[in-house]
Amino acid sequence: MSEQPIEARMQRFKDVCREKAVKLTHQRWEIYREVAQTAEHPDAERIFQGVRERMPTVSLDTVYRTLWWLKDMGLITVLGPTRERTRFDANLSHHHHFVCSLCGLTRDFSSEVLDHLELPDTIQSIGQVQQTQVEVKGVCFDCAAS
Amino acid sequence: MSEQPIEARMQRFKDVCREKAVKLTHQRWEIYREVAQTAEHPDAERIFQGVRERMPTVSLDTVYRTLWWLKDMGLITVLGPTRERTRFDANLSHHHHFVCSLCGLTRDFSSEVLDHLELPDTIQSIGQVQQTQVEVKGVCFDCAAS
DNA sequence: TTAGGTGCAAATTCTTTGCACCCTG
DNA sequence: CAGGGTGCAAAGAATTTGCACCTAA
Repeated sequence: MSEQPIEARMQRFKDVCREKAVKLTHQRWEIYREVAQTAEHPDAERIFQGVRERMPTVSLDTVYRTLWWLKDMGLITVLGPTRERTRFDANLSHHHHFVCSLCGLTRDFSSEVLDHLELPDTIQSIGQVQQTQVEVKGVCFDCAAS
Repeated sequence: MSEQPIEARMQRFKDVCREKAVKLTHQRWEIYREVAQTAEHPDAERIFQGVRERMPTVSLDTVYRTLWWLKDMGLITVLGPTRERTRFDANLSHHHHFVCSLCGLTRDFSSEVLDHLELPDTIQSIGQVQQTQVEVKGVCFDCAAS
């Protein structure tokens, strides 16, 4: 699946609502549209401001509730903090992370190869690279066992 | 630089304080020790609990202040949320991120090669891999220009 | 001695929740 | 019409800040 124009996304949204037999409210429609129309990974506040222009009565808590709902529906993904806190690490060597998607365990690992990945040329048009880090998502053995 | 035993880290801490002529307080010593002695990436609360056992009068806000100070000193690194909010993305395709270390801009990019990286065998001992994502840290052109 | 660090308590910021009313299917 | 969604206001959780006292160098 690749990047889609907004119309295709809106259509897919409609389809998913029908398929799963969930309510398609005005608010959900406008909130999804706000996320679907940008590549900027907006936060809840920015989405709220955007939706508000077309729907002045919308409330911030509905935006939050709807965003988590959209995530549960598999229509959007979430970046950055998700109920997790800032954490600290005294390991200063260049390393990568394995993150358990169930319990959140984060374990360091190192790899010469991953330290020097070749990046696609598209990167050249975004900015100057300083460092690359690989994040592996998976299930740790403790969680797999239980 | 590779992983170090705690004594080496404590020594380095002392050296850095002397070099930079900053005060080495009891609290800083114990808080750094708490981070240096584990590979678990503890959060502020957990560090606070640990330090508290040896120093019952320490306060949580000192823990926070000291952790940020340790980061400024280059003695620790920080994972997860750093004054940033949860963000949302309607792009469901497998993609990677370029993150500007100055302004926080996050841009998606895709790469067949990065989608299927070979991971080191050490991973086998941590858990079952689901997906890998590359995070490129750098400076975006807008920030580089100003 | 003194610049800067610390503890306390209160403030901020982001996000979530309880409840009565409203709307979609 | 019924069950779930919404707006409001208030609660919560994590982190930060102002201020008077204390301490390392």
